[in-house]
Amino acid sequence: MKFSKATNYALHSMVFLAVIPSGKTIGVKSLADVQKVSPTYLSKVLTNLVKAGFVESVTGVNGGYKLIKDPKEITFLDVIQAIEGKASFFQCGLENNIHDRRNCMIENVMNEAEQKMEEHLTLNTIAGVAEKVNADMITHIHTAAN
Amino acid sequence: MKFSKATNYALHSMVFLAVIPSGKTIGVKSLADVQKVSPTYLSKVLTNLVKAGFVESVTGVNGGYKLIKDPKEITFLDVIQAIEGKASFFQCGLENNIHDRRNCMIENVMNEAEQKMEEHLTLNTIAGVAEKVNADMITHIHTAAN
DNA sequence: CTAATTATAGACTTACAATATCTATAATAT
DNA sequence: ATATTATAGATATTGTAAGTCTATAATTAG
Ligand code: SF4
Ligand code: SF4
Repeated sequence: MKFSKATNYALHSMVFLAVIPSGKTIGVKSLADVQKVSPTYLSKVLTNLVKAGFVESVTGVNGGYKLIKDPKEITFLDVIQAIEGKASFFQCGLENNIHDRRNCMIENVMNEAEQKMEEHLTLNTIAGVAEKVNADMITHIHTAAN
Repeated sequence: MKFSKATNYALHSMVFLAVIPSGKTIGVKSLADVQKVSPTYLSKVLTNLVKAGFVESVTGVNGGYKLIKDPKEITFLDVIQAIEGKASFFQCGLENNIHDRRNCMIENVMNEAEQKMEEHLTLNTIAGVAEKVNADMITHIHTAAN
């Protein structure tokens, strides 16, 4: 089971946004270049992050995206759910009443497993990885001139 | 993120196989009926469980499938991986050398999260859920006459 | 031995969501 | 006024999951 490419792009974009000087913007072109993805597609991904309230977009010359929420407060799970939604691992698909569905053991095990995963993704923030990121990663991203 | 329907079918089939009297077989038709899925498709799913060494198939009249491994020894993760493979949550997709890839923090967090999930799926076995399954579930499945 | 039953395998189709592109529009700075 | 930037909607492409169809092989009952 894999997370989508969109989620991958979103996580990387958030890290890039977190490592640049606070307040500066990065254009989608720059973010797209470094991740080898088309700007229009990445733009759609980033729009989800805007809607989630993590970043803000600025149109016009020297515009782009910038963080508007403290990256210490943005967890991996937050970013993942902003892109993938909240559908859970497992859902009983049988509408017929084979049996009493209360306390389905299969569903319980799966949901608990999902919870373990989510716990860990909640303990790790964008700020947490941003501060450990290798310096040469930063040199590849360009903030707006301004 | 969701597990596939095939995984859902596989888990249910394993539970059904675990709750019937040991040694008896269940035909794919019966397993398919109760899960509202086509027999030919379910057959493909079950073949993966055969290849994984959990069940055995018996052709001919009164044939079908039966467990050949102690369900106490078959974990949820075993079944899931038999169907979905072992691709992990996250993989760095950038071949260019943006930066030093050793100790990628993003990948680390994701893999740790996956590990937490897998730990829990390893602690739970088919036997574990089979013994807690509601009795009326069993009445819906039919073993070979024999 | 024959016929019915059952699983297997391969080729094929269908359905659907992820990924991506294109274009028109709106907002902003210079 | 013009260049620059993001947004949104329509559309196209790709890839994988899901499902079907058919021929074949194995087994058992009679
Ligand atoms: S065992 Fe759980 S998932 Fe399966 S049909 Fe029952 S309630 Fe639904
Ligand atoms: S941050 Fe990690 S996943 Fe991203 S390009 Fe670097 S090594 Fe790959």
